[in-house]
Amino acid sequence: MQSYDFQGIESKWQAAWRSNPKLAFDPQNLDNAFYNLVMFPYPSGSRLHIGHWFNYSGIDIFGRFKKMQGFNVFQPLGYDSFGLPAENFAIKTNIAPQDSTAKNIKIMNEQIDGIGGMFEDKYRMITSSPEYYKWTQWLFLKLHKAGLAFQKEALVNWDPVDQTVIANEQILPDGTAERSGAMVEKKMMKQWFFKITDYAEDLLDFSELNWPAKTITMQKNWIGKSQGTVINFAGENFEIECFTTRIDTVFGVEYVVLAPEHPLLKTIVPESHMDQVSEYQNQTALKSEIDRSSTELEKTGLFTGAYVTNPLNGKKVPVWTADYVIYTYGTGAVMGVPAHDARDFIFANKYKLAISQVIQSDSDLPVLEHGTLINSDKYNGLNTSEAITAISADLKAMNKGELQTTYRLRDWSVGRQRYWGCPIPIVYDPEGQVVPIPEEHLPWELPTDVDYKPTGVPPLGSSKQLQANVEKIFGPGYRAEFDTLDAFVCSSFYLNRYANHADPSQLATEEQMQKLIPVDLYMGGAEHACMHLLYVRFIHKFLRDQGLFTCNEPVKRLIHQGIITKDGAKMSKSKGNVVNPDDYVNKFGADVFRMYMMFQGPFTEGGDFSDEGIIGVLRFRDKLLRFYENPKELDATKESDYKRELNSLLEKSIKDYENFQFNTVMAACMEFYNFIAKHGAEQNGLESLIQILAPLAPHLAEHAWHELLGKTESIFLSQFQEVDKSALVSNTCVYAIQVNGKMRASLEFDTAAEKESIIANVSQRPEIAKYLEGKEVVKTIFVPGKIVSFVVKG
RNA sequence: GCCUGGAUGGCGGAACUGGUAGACGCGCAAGACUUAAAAUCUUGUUCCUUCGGGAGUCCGGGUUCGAUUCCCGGUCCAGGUACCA
Repeated sequence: MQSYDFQGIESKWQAAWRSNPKLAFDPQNLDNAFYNLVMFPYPSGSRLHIGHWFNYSGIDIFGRFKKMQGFNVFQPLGYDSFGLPAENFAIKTNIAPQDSTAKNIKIMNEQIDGIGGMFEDKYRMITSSPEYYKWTQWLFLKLHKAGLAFQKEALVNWDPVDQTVIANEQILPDGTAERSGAMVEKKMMKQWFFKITDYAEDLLDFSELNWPAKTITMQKNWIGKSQGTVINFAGENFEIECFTTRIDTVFGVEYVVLAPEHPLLKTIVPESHMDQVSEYQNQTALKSEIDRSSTELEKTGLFTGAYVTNPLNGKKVPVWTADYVIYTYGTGAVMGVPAHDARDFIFANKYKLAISQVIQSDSDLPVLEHGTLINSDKYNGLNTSEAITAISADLKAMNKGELQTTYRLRDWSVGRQRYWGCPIPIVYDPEGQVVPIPEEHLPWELPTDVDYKPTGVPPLGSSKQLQANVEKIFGPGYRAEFDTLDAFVCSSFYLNRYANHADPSQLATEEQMQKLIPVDLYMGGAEHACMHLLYVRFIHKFLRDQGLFTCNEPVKRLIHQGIITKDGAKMSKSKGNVVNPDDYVNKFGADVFRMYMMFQGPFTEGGDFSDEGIIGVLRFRDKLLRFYENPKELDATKESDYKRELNSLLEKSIKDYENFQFNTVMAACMEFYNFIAKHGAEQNGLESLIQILAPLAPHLAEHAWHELLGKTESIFLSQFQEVDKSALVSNTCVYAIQVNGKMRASLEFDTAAEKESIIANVSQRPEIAKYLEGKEVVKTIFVPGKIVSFVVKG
């Protein structure tokens, strides 16, 4: 064999593909379109790592497979380029995020080209470009007009040294800020939100999704619908609204607990307790929500000095504050029922609070199960669900509460006190009132004369450009919104923009919205299950309600690629375990590396990276090339075996490609090769094998297709051979013979053989007869084509 | 903590709706070719064994003629946990 010049061959075909219009997406022919979308990357400063490579090879394999099934494949890849890392880099180096991002994109583009993917260069859009973020702002304005973009007070992570809001990611496990080292606090600030909770019910309808079941389960739990009751406990001149799913235990209430952030604490705490409560609030501000909800950590809490009255039995109970109550869930206040709630029980024991049982049971407290009410006046004898109905109805009649559905889902906080994000298209008039920026002024550009370093004011506050622009358009006394948008907003609608990204006049054409959406296949990491993938659905449903779409979901089929770890951990620069794919691509070529990555295991599971075994794929490539250069003729006596092997290769591979089981496609190709290497092949087998391999090893396949099989048109314009089902039928089958569930023999029979004759034959065989001798056969199980199983006694 | 997954030879993994566990590849061993090595090819390779068999898919139970697969309980690992995206 001549040595295979993979570098020359790969770059030759990459160029040929790029200049072949038949291989490109045809925007005029959307009826036959297959929208094959992969989640776009963040252009970080480090090069593509193995995980990216795995991901983009995977989408490309599927796209090429669809291309070979005759679809007009649309496979764009852009950049989600707003975000924290470029800003942190700017703070450190004073290099503008615009510049570092452009540089990173250039490098990543080159690396992506090296994969040999059929990504559409023409559609490589970038979310931080004004042409793109004009539409992010357009979306914001639409949401604002619909009343779904609003401001409210919310807790943020506050770095008291840098005088800035910081991301969760920037906080170290000990609660200090990564950059400044200060102890991070929680602080209330006015923030922009999108009202995703209005769509909670709609988002719980998963009926049109061909998504992994686990993703749907995660979203369902994330939204967390729960039916319960709100109940008002009255104090001297205030009311505390509590949410509970167990209003049947209301006669067991011994105290009421407010989350430490609860605004009522400001007003209800008597002077005598104020200092202690403030101190407790400060303590809590230092804890993370994960720590707070842990059942392992000891519960803490504090009596506030206030009392409220239970509206159902008139009992006066103390008001506490405790950090196991989360402000953002329910009403931020709970009723304490120590006898029937595990956390309340621990809490009451620790603080020596009373415990009264109101659900009948013989077991020890706390009794968490549903049951019959006791010590509950007129509700005694009712069961839990009857009592919930009756008590809720009575509360409603008293105007002290009612049945209510609560969701765990919170509104989407979209405001960021950062520079490197999409500017929020809002200004404030001289009275401080919100004024949306009219659409004709979009894109509302991000200024460049800013101080990236944290100074106590958001970076946009330092821009003279921005202020001048505001005054020019709106007049003196107006001020810009300094917050920018969460990068998740940019990625919540990008799928609609790719096809039309060069057209400034509309988000997408009518035809594109009708025919490209929903996306046929969307691929991305499972880590996006609850946030990005929920935001995309929310925004789609909103745009549908605005009349842009008729379909209910943005994405038909979803696939998660597995995570490629190194030494058991997710690759990250900070862990120093990033594997660079370039070394392998340079050494073995893109095809071998693609095949190797896919052969390693199921695509949807990923795994720990190791290069042990890449040699096997390299050997396979070379063996294959040698065989194609000098093919062996089919041994005539193996004709029917050959047909069976070939057709089972076709059938299995096409099914496995469809299910993203690329590892077994590779195995099937190797198996078929092993067969033909031994017994020879005909032209149809040589062509089919190279076609099946083409999505995995596109350059190699194209090379062999032209140079070794003499074809003149691209292999990606060819189609797979039809499966001949009749060739798959064998005239014998092997039965596993079991006695009492243990395998004792495997015997071959004619496919047409009758059950009775097989059983009779089997029981005569010496290797089976010795186990049946002197025993009574109680039962014989016969599974056609598979199993004969004897159950014996004695 | 909570939500969601995962665990199969020395290693990566395969196994249709409960039906012969270990396909395919790596590694390893032996052999062929070679002065030798590399490359290539052939054969073998879950473990134990008194060679009859026995054990075996994270651990402990259960359902079944039969469980990697279904059910209950646990261990460990991973992802997410709302301002990384």
